[in-house]
Amino acid sequence: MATQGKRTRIEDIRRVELIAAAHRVFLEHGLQGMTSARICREAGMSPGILAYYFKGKDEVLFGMVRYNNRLLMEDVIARLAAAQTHWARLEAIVEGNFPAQAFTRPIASAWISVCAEAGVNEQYARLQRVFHRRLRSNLASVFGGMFDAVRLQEASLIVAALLDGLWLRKAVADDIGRDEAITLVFTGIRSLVSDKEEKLLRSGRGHKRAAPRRQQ
Amino acid sequence: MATQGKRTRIEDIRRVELIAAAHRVFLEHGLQGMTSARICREAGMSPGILAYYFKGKDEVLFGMVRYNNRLLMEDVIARLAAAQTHWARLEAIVEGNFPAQAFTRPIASAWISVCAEAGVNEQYARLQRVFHRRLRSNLASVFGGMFDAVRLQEASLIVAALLDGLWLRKAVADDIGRDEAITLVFTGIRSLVSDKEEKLLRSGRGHKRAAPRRQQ
DNA sequence: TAGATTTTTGTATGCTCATACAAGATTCTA
DNA sequence: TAGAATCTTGTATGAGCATACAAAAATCTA
Repeated sequence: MATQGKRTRIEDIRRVELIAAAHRVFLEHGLQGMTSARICREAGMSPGILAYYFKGKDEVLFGMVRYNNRLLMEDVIARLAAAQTHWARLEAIVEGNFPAQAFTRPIASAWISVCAEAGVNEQYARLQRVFHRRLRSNLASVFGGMFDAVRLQEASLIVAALLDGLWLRKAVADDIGRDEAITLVFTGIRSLVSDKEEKLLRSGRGHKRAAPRRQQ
Repeated sequence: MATQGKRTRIEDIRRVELIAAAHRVFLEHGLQGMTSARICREAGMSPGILAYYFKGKDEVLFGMVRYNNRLLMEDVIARLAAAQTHWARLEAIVEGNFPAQAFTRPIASAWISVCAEAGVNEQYARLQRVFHRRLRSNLASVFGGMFDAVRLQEASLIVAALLDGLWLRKAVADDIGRDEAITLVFTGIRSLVSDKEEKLLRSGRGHKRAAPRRQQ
Protein backbone atom coordinates (compact mmCIF):
# COMPACT_ATOMS: atom_id res chain seq x y z
CA MET A 1 0.00 0.00 0.00
CA ALA A 2 1.41 3.38 -1.01
CA THR A 3 0.11 5.61 1.70
CA GLN A 4 2.89 7.86 2.98
CA GLY A 5 5.46 9.99 1.22
CA LYS A 6 5.67 9.31 -2.51
CA ARG A 7 2.09 8.91 -3.68
CA THR A 8 1.37 6.81 -6.68
CA ARG A 9 0.45 9.19 -9.49
CA ILE A 10 -2.24 7.18 -11.23
CA GLU A 11 -4.54 7.45 -8.26
CA ASP A 12 -4.82 11.22 -8.56
CA ILE A 13 -5.34 10.97 -12.32
CA ARG A 14 -8.17 8.45 -12.02
CA ARG A 15 -9.86 10.38 -9.27
CA VAL A 16 -9.91 13.54 -11.36
CA GLU A 17 -11.10 11.64 -14.45
CA LEU A 18 -13.91 10.06 -12.48
CA ILE A 19 -14.97 13.33 -10.89
CA ALA A 20 -14.99 15.05 -14.27
CA ALA A 21 -17.08 12.20 -15.67
CA ALA A 22 -19.41 12.45 -12.70
CA HIS A 23 -19.75 16.15 -13.39
CA ARG A 24 -20.73 15.54 -17.01
CA VAL A 25 -23.25 12.88 -16.00
CA PHE A 26 -24.62 15.18 -13.32
CA LEU A 27 -25.18 18.06 -15.73
CA GLU A 28 -27.05 15.79 -18.10
CA HIS A 29 -29.02 13.53 -15.77
CA GLY A 30 -29.21 15.38 -12.45
CA LEU A 31 -28.44 14.02 -9.04
CA GLN A 32 -30.89 11.12 -9.43
CA GLY A 33 -29.48 9.96 -12.72
CA MET A 34 -25.91 10.09 -11.50
CA THR A 35 -25.44 6.38 -10.79
CA SER A 36 -22.12 4.64 -10.20
CA ALA A 37 -22.48 2.60 -13.36
CA ARG A 38 -23.16 5.65 -15.51
CA ILE A 39 -20.22 7.57 -14.12
CA CYS A 40 -17.86 4.70 -14.88
CA ARG A 41 -19.27 4.25 -18.37
CA GLU A 42 -18.88 7.99 -19.03
CA ALA A 43 -15.26 7.74 -17.89
CA GLY A 44 -14.74 4.73 -20.15
CA MET A 45 -13.97 2.41 -17.26
CA SER A 46 -15.45 -0.69 -15.75
CA PRO A 47 -18.35 -0.38 -13.30
CA GLY A 48 -16.44 -1.56 -10.26
CA ILE A 49 -13.64 1.03 -10.53
CA LEU A 50 -15.47 3.66 -8.53
CA ALA A 51 -15.39 1.62 -5.35
CA TYR A 52 -11.64 1.20 -5.73
CA TYR A 53 -10.82 4.90 -5.83
CA PHE A 54 -13.55 6.28 -3.58
CA LYS A 55 -14.80 5.26 -0.19
CA GLY A 56 -18.40 5.66 -1.32
CA LYS A 57 -20.64 7.56 -3.62
CA ASP A 58 -20.83 10.54 -1.31
CA GLU A 59 -17.12 11.15 -1.71
CA VAL A 60 -17.53 11.33 -5.51
CA LEU A 61 -20.44 13.65 -5.04
CA PHE A 62 -18.71 16.12 -2.78
CA GLY A 63 -15.74 16.08 -5.11
CA MET A 64 -18.04 16.79 -8.01
CA VAL A 65 -19.77 19.73 -6.34
CA ARG A 66 -16.43 21.21 -5.35
CA TYR A 67 -15.17 20.74 -8.91
CA ASN A 68 -18.24 22.51 -10.25
CA ASN A 69 -17.95 25.41 -7.82
CA ARG A 70 -14.28 25.80 -8.65
CA LEU A 71 -15.05 26.09 -12.37
CA LEU A 72 -17.65 28.78 -11.76
CA MET A 73 -15.42 30.63 -9.35
CA GLU A 74 -12.42 30.71 -11.64
CA ASP A 75 -14.59 32.34 -14.27
CA VAL A 76 -15.88 34.99 -11.89
CA ILE A 77 -12.40 35.72 -10.53
CA ALA A 78 -11.01 36.17 -14.05
CA ARG A 79 -13.85 38.55 -14.91
CA LEU A 80 -13.41 40.47 -11.67
CA ALA A 81 -9.68 40.92 -12.31
CA ALA A 82 -10.42 42.49 -15.68
CA ALA A 83 -13.12 44.84 -14.37
CA GLN A 84 -12.17 48.53 -14.16
CA THR A 85 -15.21 50.10 -12.51
CA HIS A 86 -17.49 48.95 -9.75
CA TRP A 87 -20.24 48.61 -12.27
CA ALA A 88 -18.04 46.33 -14.37
CA ARG A 89 -17.36 44.27 -11.27
CA LEU A 90 -21.08 43.97 -10.76
CA GLU A 91 -21.47 42.79 -14.36
CA ALA A 92 -18.70 40.26 -13.79
CA ILE A 93 -20.46 38.83 -10.75
CA VAL A 94 -23.88 38.66 -12.36
CA GLU A 95 -22.70 37.34 -15.73
CA GLY A 96 -20.42 34.86 -14.00
CA ASN A 97 -23.50 33.43 -12.33
CA PHE A 98 -25.09 32.81 -15.73
CA PRO A 99 -22.34 31.06 -17.68
CA ALA A 100 -22.97 31.43 -21.39
CA GLN A 101 -23.30 27.76 -22.37
CA ALA A 102 -24.62 26.59 -19.04
CA PHE A 103 -27.88 28.44 -18.54
CA THR A 104 -29.94 25.53 -19.84
CA ARG A 105 -32.85 23.65 -18.40
CA PRO A 106 -31.06 20.35 -17.62
CA ILE A 107 -28.22 22.15 -15.91
CA ALA A 108 -30.55 24.39 -13.93
CA SER A 109 -32.54 21.35 -12.91
CA ALA A 110 -29.40 19.49 -11.87
CA TRP A 111 -28.30 22.40 -9.75
CA ILE A 112 -31.71 22.67 -8.10
CA SER A 113 -31.58 18.99 -7.22
CA VAL A 114 -28.38 19.67 -5.27
CA CYS A 115 -30.16 22.44 -3.37
CA ALA A 116 -32.98 20.04 -2.57
CA GLU A 117 -30.48 17.52 -1.24
CA ALA A 118 -28.78 20.26 0.79
CA GLY A 119 -32.02 20.70 2.68
CA VAL A 120 -31.65 17.16 3.97
CA ASN A 121 -27.91 16.47 3.99
CA GLU A 122 -25.92 18.85 6.16
CA GLN A 123 -22.69 18.27 4.24
CA TYR A 124 -24.16 19.47 0.97
CA ALA A 125 -25.62 22.42 2.78
CA ARG A 126 -22.14 23.36 3.91
CA LEU A 127 -20.80 23.27 0.35
CA GLN A 128 -23.64 25.45 -0.87
CA ARG A 129 -23.16 27.89 1.96
CA VAL A 130 -19.50 28.37 1.12
CA PHE A 131 -20.51 29.19 -2.43
CA HIS A 132 -23.23 31.56 -1.33
CA ARG A 133 -21.08 33.35 1.19
CA ARG A 134 -18.57 34.16 -1.51
CA LEU A 135 -21.24 35.49 -3.81
CA ARG A 136 -22.52 37.81 -1.12
CA SER A 137 -19.03 38.82 -0.14
CA ASN A 138 -18.33 39.74 -3.76
CA LEU A 139 -21.49 41.80 -3.88
CA ALA A 140 -20.51 43.44 -0.64
CA SER A 141 -17.15 44.42 -2.10
CA VAL A 142 -19.05 46.40 -4.74
CA PHE A 143 -21.72 47.99 -2.56
CA GLY A 144 -19.65 48.11 0.60
CA GLY A 145 -18.39 51.67 0.69
CA MET A 146 -21.70 53.06 -0.46
CA PHE A 147 -24.38 51.41 1.68
CA ASP A 148 -24.61 51.18 5.44
CA ALA A 149 -24.48 47.70 6.96
CA VAL A 150 -28.24 47.13 6.99
CA ARG A 151 -28.83 48.21 3.44
CA LEU A 152 -25.79 46.23 2.31
CA GLN A 153 -27.16 43.10 3.92
CA GLU A 154 -30.58 43.67 2.39
CA ALA A 155 -29.31 44.43 -1.07
CA SER A 156 -26.95 41.49 -1.30
CA LEU A 157 -29.63 39.11 -0.01
CA ILE A 158 -32.12 40.40 -2.55
CA VAL A 159 -29.71 40.13 -5.46
CA ALA A 160 -28.61 36.66 -4.39
CA ALA A 161 -32.23 35.52 -4.08
CA LEU A 162 -33.01 37.01 -7.48
CA LEU A 163 -30.20 35.00 -9.07
CA ASP A 164 -31.37 31.79 -7.41
CA GLY A 165 -34.98 32.47 -8.31
CA LEU A 166 -34.14 32.89 -11.97
CA TRP A 167 -32.24 29.58 -12.03
CA LEU A 168 -35.23 27.95 -10.40
CA ARG A 169 -37.56 29.36 -13.02
CA LYS A 170 -35.22 28.12 -15.71
CA ALA A 171 -35.47 24.60 -14.29
CA VAL A 172 -39.23 24.65 -13.86
CA ALA A 173 -40.52 26.61 -16.82
CA ASP A 174 -37.55 27.22 -19.11
CA ASP A 175 -39.28 30.38 -20.34
CA ILE A 176 -36.35 32.73 -20.03
CA GLY A 177 -33.02 33.14 -21.82
CA ARG A 178 -29.61 34.05 -20.49
CA ASP A 179 -29.64 37.65 -21.72
CA GLU A 180 -33.14 38.17 -20.43
CA ALA A 181 -32.15 36.85 -17.02
CA ILE A 182 -29.14 39.16 -16.83
CA THR A 183 -31.26 42.12 -17.91
CA LEU A 184 -33.80 41.33 -15.22
CA VAL A 185 -31.14 41.18 -12.52
CA PHE A 186 -29.82 44.57 -13.59
CA THR A 187 -33.33 46.00 -13.67
CA GLY A 188 -33.62 44.85 -10.09
CA ILE A 189 -30.22 46.24 -9.13
CA ARG A 190 -30.83 49.61 -10.78
CA SER A 191 -34.08 49.96 -8.89
CA LEU A 192 -32.25 49.20 -5.64
CA VAL A 193 -29.67 51.96 -6.08
CA SER A 194 -30.37 55.64 -6.63
CA ASP A 195 -29.38 57.37 -9.87
CA LYS A 196 -26.62 59.18 -8.04
CA GLU A 197 -25.30 55.89 -6.66
CA GLU A 198 -25.41 54.25 -10.06
CA LYS A 199 -23.38 57.10 -11.54
CA LEU A 200 -20.85 56.62 -8.76
CA LEU A 201 -20.57 52.89 -9.47
CA ARG A 202 -20.08 53.49 -13.17
CA SER A 203 -17.40 56.14 -12.68
CA GLY A 204 -14.83 53.74 -11.28
CA ARG A 205 -13.60 56.26 -8.73
CA GLY A 206 -16.48 55.91 -6.31
CA HIS A 207 -14.93 54.43 -3.22
CA LYS A 208 -12.21 52.11 -2.03
CA ARG A 209 -12.20 48.82 -3.85
CA ALA A 210 -12.07 45.81 -1.57
CA ALA A 211 -10.27 42.65 -2.68
CA PRO A 212 -12.49 39.72 -3.70
CA ARG A 213 -12.59 36.89 -1.23
CA ARG A 214 -10.71 33.72 -1.97
CA GLN A 215 -12.07 30.75 -0.14
CA GLN A 216 -11.92 26.99 -0.43
CA MET B 1 -67.16 -3.07 -10.55
CA ALA B 2 -68.87 0.22 -9.79
CA THR B 3 -67.71 2.37 -12.63
CA GLN B 4 -70.63 4.31 -14.08
CA GLY B 5 -73.41 6.36 -12.52
CA LYS B 6 -73.57 6.08 -8.73
CA ARG B 7 -70.02 5.99 -7.52
CA THR B 8 -69.19 4.11 -4.40
CA ARG B 9 -68.47 6.71 -1.73
CA ILE B 10 -65.65 5.02 0.16
CA GLU B 11 -63.36 5.25 -2.82
CA ASP B 12 -63.35 9.05 -2.74
CA ILE B 13 -62.84 9.08 1.02
CA ARG B 14 -59.83 6.77 0.89
CA ARG B 15 -58.26 8.63 -1.99
CA VAL B 16 -58.46 11.91 -0.09
CA GLU B 17 -57.16 10.31 3.11
CA LEU B 18 -54.23 8.82 1.25
CA ILE B 19 -53.42 12.05 -0.55
CA ALA B 20 -53.55 14.00 2.71
CA ALA B 21 -51.26 11.40 4.29
CA ALA B 22 -48.93 11.65 1.31
CA HIS B 23 -48.90 15.40 1.78
CA ARG B 24 -47.90 15.11 5.42
CA VAL B 25 -45.18 12.61 4.60
CA PHE B 26 -43.97 14.84 1.79
CA LEU B 27 -43.66 17.89 4.01
CA GLU B 28 -41.66 15.94 6.53
CA HIS B 29 -39.48 13.72 4.37
CA GLY B 30 -39.39 15.35 0.93
CA LEU B 31 -40.02 13.71 -2.39
CA GLN B 32 -37.36 11.05 -1.77
CA GLY B 33 -38.74 9.99 1.57
CA MET B 34 -42.28 9.77 0.30
CA THR B 35 -42.46 5.99 -0.16
CA SER B 36 -45.63 3.96 -0.65
CA ALA B 37 -45.14 2.15 2.64
CA ARG B 38 -44.70 5.36 4.60
CA ILE B 39 -47.77 6.96 3.06
CA CYS B 40 -49.91 3.96 3.99
CA ARG B 41 -48.52 3.82 7.51
CA GLU B 42 -49.16 7.56 7.93
CA ALA B 43 -52.75 6.97 6.79
CA GLY B 44 -53.05 4.06 9.23
CA MET B 45 -53.65 1.51 6.50
CA SER B 46 -51.92 -1.55 5.18
CA PRO B 47 -49.02 -1.14 2.75
CA GLY B 48 -50.82 -2.67 -0.22
CA ILE B 49 -53.78 -0.31 -0.13
CA LEU B 50 -52.16 2.33 -2.26
CA ALA B 51 -52.05 0.11 -5.31
CA TYR B 52 -55.76 -0.56 -4.92
CA TYR B 53 -56.86 3.07 -5.08
CA PHE B 54 -54.21 4.48 -7.39
CA LYS B 55 -52.84 3.35 -10.70
CA GLY B 56 -49.31 4.08 -9.59
CA LYS B 57 -47.24 6.31 -7.40
CA ASP B 58 -47.27 9.13 -9.91
CA GLU B 59 -51.02 9.46 -9.55
CA VAL B 60 -50.65 9.93 -5.78
CA LEU B 61 -47.94 12.44 -6.38
CA PHE B 62 -49.83 14.59 -8.81
CA GLY B 63 -52.81 14.46 -6.49
CA MET B 64 -50.59 15.55 -3.64
CA VAL B 65 -49.09 18.49 -5.50
CA ARG B 66 -52.55 19.64 -6.58
CA TYR B 67 -53.78 19.28 -3.01
CA ASN B 68 -50.89 21.39 -1.78
CA ASN B 69 -51.39 24.09 -4.39
CA ARG B 70 -55.10 24.21 -3.62
CA LEU B 71 -54.39 24.79 0.09
CA LEU B 72 -52.03 27.64 -0.66
CA MET B 73 -54.40 29.11 -3.20
CA GLU B 74 -57.42 29.09 -0.92
CA ASP B 75 -55.45 31.05 1.60
CA VAL B 76 -54.38 33.66 -0.94
CA ILE B 77 -57.91 33.97 -2.34
CA ALA B 78 -59.34 34.53 1.14
CA ARG B 79 -56.74 37.20 1.86
CA LEU B 80 -57.34 38.85 -1.50
CA ALA B 81 -61.09 39.01 -0.88
CA ALA B 82 -60.52 40.86 2.39
CA ALA B 83 -58.05 43.35 0.90
CA GLN B 84 -59.32 46.90 0.42
CA THR B 85 -56.42 48.62 -1.31
CA HIS B 86 -54.02 47.48 -3.99
CA TRP B 87 -51.28 47.58 -1.47
CA ALA B 88 -53.26 45.26 0.79
CA ARG B 89 -53.73 42.93 -2.17
CA LEU B 90 -50.00 42.93 -2.65
CA GLU B 91 -49.53 42.04 1.00
CA ALA B 92 -52.05 39.24 0.61
CA ILE B 93 -50.15 37.77 -2.32
CA VAL B 94 -46.73 38.01 -0.71
CA GLU B 95 -47.80 36.83 2.74
CA GLY B 96 -49.84 34.04 1.19
CA ASN B 97 -46.64 32.79 -0.38
CA PHE B 98 -45.01 32.54 3.04
CA PRO B 99 -47.62 30.67 5.11
CA ALA B 100 -47.05 31.36 8.80
CA GLN B 101 -46.40 27.80 10.01
CA ALA B 102 -44.98 26.54 6.75
CA PHE B 103 -41.86 28.62 6.13
CA THR B 104 -39.56 26.00 7.61
CA ARG B 105 -36.48 24.30 6.29
CA PRO B 106 -37.97 20.81 5.75
CA ILE B 107 -40.96 22.24 3.90
CA ALA B 108 -38.83 24.54 1.78
CA SER B 109 -36.58 21.62 0.98
CA ALA B 110 -39.54 19.42 0.06
CA TRP B 111 -40.88 22.07 -2.26
CA ILE B 112 -37.49 22.55 -3.91
CA SER B 113 -37.30 18.81 -4.56
CA VAL B 114 -40.53 19.09 -6.54
CA CYS B 115 -39.01 21.86 -8.62
CA ALA B 116 -35.97 19.69 -9.26
CA GLU B 117 -38.25 16.87 -10.41
CA ALA B 118 -40.15 19.29 -12.63
CA GLY B 119 -36.95 19.89 -14.55
CA VAL B 120 -37.00 16.24 -15.60
CA ASN B 121 -40.67 15.25 -15.56
CA GLU B 122 -42.83 17.29 -17.88
CA GLN B 123 -46.03 16.59 -15.93
CA TYR B 124 -44.68 18.10 -12.75
CA ALA B 125 -43.47 21.04 -14.76
CA ARG B 126 -47.03 21.60 -15.94
CA LEU B 127 -48.37 21.65 -12.38
CA GLN B 128 -45.72 24.11 -11.31
CA ARG B 129 -46.40 26.30 -14.30
CA VAL B 130 -50.10 26.54 -13.48
CA PHE B 131 -49.17 27.67 -10.01
CA HIS B 132 -46.67 30.19 -11.24
CA ARG B 133 -48.94 31.61 -13.89
CA ARG B 134 -51.53 32.34 -11.25
CA LEU B 135 -49.03 34.07 -9.02
CA ARG B 136 -47.94 36.29 -11.86
CA SER B 137 -51.50 36.93 -12.91
CA ASN B 138 -52.31 38.02 -9.36
CA LEU B 139 -49.35 40.36 -9.36
CA ALA B 140 -50.47 41.69 -12.72
CA SER B 141 -53.91 42.44 -11.31
CA VAL B 142 -52.20 44.77 -8.82
CA PHE B 143 -49.69 46.45 -11.11
CA GLY B 144 -51.74 46.18 -14.28
CA GLY B 145 -53.31 49.59 -14.57
CA MET B 146 -50.15 51.34 -13.53
CA PHE B 147 -47.34 49.79 -15.57
CA ASP B 148 -47.07 49.34 -19.30
CA ALA B 149 -46.88 45.78 -20.60
CA VAL B 150 -43.10 45.55 -20.60
CA ARG B 151 -42.61 46.91 -17.10
CA LEU B 152 -45.46 44.74 -15.86
CA GLN B 153 -43.81 41.62 -17.24
CA GLU B 154 -40.47 42.62 -15.76
CA ALA B 155 -41.82 43.49 -12.34
CA SER B 156 -43.90 40.36 -11.92
CA LEU B 157 -41.01 38.16 -13.06
CA ILE B 158 -38.66 39.84 -10.63
CA VAL B 159 -41.04 39.54 -7.70
CA ALA B 160 -41.82 35.92 -8.52
CA ALA B 161 -38.12 35.11 -8.78
CA LEU B 162 -37.49 36.87 -5.49
CA LEU B 163 -40.12 34.74 -3.76
CA ASP B 164 -38.65 31.54 -5.21
CA GLY B 165 -35.13 32.58 -4.37
CA LEU B 166 -35.99 33.18 -0.74
CA TRP B 167 -37.60 29.73 -0.46
CA LEU B 168 -34.47 28.26 -1.98
CA ARG B 169 -32.28 30.06 0.54
CA LYS B 170 -34.51 28.78 3.31
CA ALA B 171 -33.95 25.22 2.12
CA VAL B 172 -30.20 25.56 1.68
CA ALA B 173 -29.10 27.83 4.50
CA ASP B 174 -32.11 28.33 6.75
CA ASP B 175 -30.66 31.69 7.76
CA ILE B 176 -33.80 33.75 7.32
CA GLY B 177 -37.16 33.98 9.07
CA ARG B 178 -40.63 34.49 7.70
CA ASP B 179 -40.94 38.15 8.68
CA GLU B 180 -37.49 38.89 7.37
CA ALA B 181 -38.36 37.27 4.05
CA ILE B 182 -41.56 39.28 3.70
CA THR B 183 -39.73 42.48 4.59
CA LEU B 184 -37.11 41.76 1.95
CA VAL B 185 -39.73 41.19 -0.72
CA PHE B 186 -41.36 44.50 0.11
CA THR B 187 -38.00 46.24 0.09
CA GLY B 188 -37.59 44.89 -3.40
CA ILE B 189 -41.10 45.89 -4.44
CA ARG B 190 -40.80 49.41 -3.02
CA SER B 191 -37.61 49.93 -4.94
CA LEU B 192 -39.35 48.78 -8.13
CA VAL B 193 -42.17 51.34 -7.88
CA SER B 194 -41.80 55.08 -7.56
CA ASP B 195 -42.96 56.95 -4.44
CA LYS B 196 -45.86 58.36 -6.39
CA GLU B 197 -46.89 54.89 -7.54
CA GLU B 198 -46.63 53.49 -4.03
CA LYS B 199 -48.92 56.23 -2.75
CA LEU B 200 -51.38 55.36 -5.49
CA LEU B 201 -51.33 51.67 -4.54
CA ARG B 202 -51.89 52.45 -0.89
CA SER B 203 -54.79 54.81 -1.53
CA GLY B 204 -57.17 52.10 -2.72
CA ARG B 205 -58.56 54.30 -5.50
CA GLY B 206 -55.60 54.00 -7.83
CA HIS B 207 -57.04 52.27 -10.83
CA LYS B 208 -59.53 49.66 -11.90
CA ARG B 209 -59.25 46.52 -9.84
CA ALA B 210 -59.15 43.34 -11.88
CA ALA B 211 -60.63 40.12 -10.54
CA PRO B 212 -58.18 37.47 -9.36
CA ARG B 213 -57.82 34.51 -11.64
CA ARG B 214 -59.43 31.24 -10.68
CA GLN B 215 -57.83 28.28 -12.33
CA GLN B 216 -57.56 24.54 -11.79
C1' DT C 1 12.06 -13.10 -16.48
C1' DA C 2 9.92 -14.63 -11.79
C1' DG C 3 7.51 -12.89 -8.50
C1' DA C 4 5.40 -8.98 -6.08
C1' DT C 5 2.48 -5.05 -6.38
C1' DT C 6 -0.88 -2.22 -8.35
C1' DT C 7 -4.76 -1.57 -11.26
C1' DT C 8 -8.88 -3.14 -13.61
C1' DT C 9 -12.60 -6.12 -14.62
C1' DG C 10 -16.96 -8.44 -14.14
C1' DT C 11 -20.02 -10.23 -11.17
C1' DA C 12 -22.27 -11.28 -6.70
C1' DT C 13 -24.67 -9.69 -2.64
C1' DG C 14 -27.89 -7.37 -0.30
C1' DC C 15 -30.79 -3.35 0.19
C1' DT C 16 -34.87 -0.29 -0.82
C1' DC C 17 -38.73 0.23 -3.10
C1' DA C 18 -42.99 0.05 -6.49
C1' DT C 19 -46.19 -2.90 -7.87
C1' DA C 20 -48.99 -7.31 -8.32
C1' DC C 21 -51.82 -10.45 -6.25
C1' DA C 22 -53.90 -14.18 -3.53
C1' DA C 23 -56.45 -14.67 0.30
C1' DG C 24 -59.06 -12.89 4.20
C1' DA C 25 -62.48 -9.51 6.21
C1' DT C 26 -66.31 -6.59 5.74
C1' DT C 27 -70.41 -4.75 3.84
C1' DC C 28 -74.23 -5.02 0.81
C1' DT C 29 -78.39 -7.32 -1.28
C1' DA C 30 -82.31 -10.11 -1.88
C1' DT D 1 -78.66 -15.35 6.44
C1' DA D 2 -76.44 -17.01 1.94
C1' DG D 3 -74.00 -15.37 -1.45
C1' DA D 4 -72.08 -11.53 -4.05
C1' DA D 5 -69.65 -7.39 -4.20
C1' DT D 6 -66.42 -4.53 -2.18
C1' DC D 7 -62.62 -3.47 0.61
C1' DT D 8 -58.27 -4.62 3.12
C1' DT D 9 -54.33 -7.20 4.34
C1' DG D 10 -49.81 -9.23 4.05
C1' DT D 11 -46.58 -10.91 1.20
C1' DA D 12 -44.20 -12.05 -3.15
C1' DT D 13 -41.84 -10.51 -7.21
C1' DG D 14 -38.68 -8.10 -9.61
C1' DA D 15 -36.25 -3.85 -10.89
C1' DG D 16 -32.53 -0.61 -9.85
C1' DC D 17 -28.91 0.44 -7.27
C1' DA D 18 -24.43 0.86 -4.07
C1' DT D 19 -21.01 -1.70 -2.61
C1' DA D 20 -17.85 -5.85 -1.91
C1' DC D 21 -14.83 -8.92 -3.83
C1' DA D 22 -12.44 -12.62 -6.36
C1' DA D 23 -9.83 -13.06 -10.07
C1' DA D 24 -7.54 -11.34 -14.27
C1' DA D 25 -4.43 -8.04 -16.35
C1' DA D 26 -0.89 -4.78 -16.23
C1' DT D 27 3.07 -2.83 -14.25
C1' DC D 28 6.92 -2.68 -11.42
C1' DT D 29 11.22 -4.65 -9.18
C1' DA D 30 15.37 -7.06 -8.55
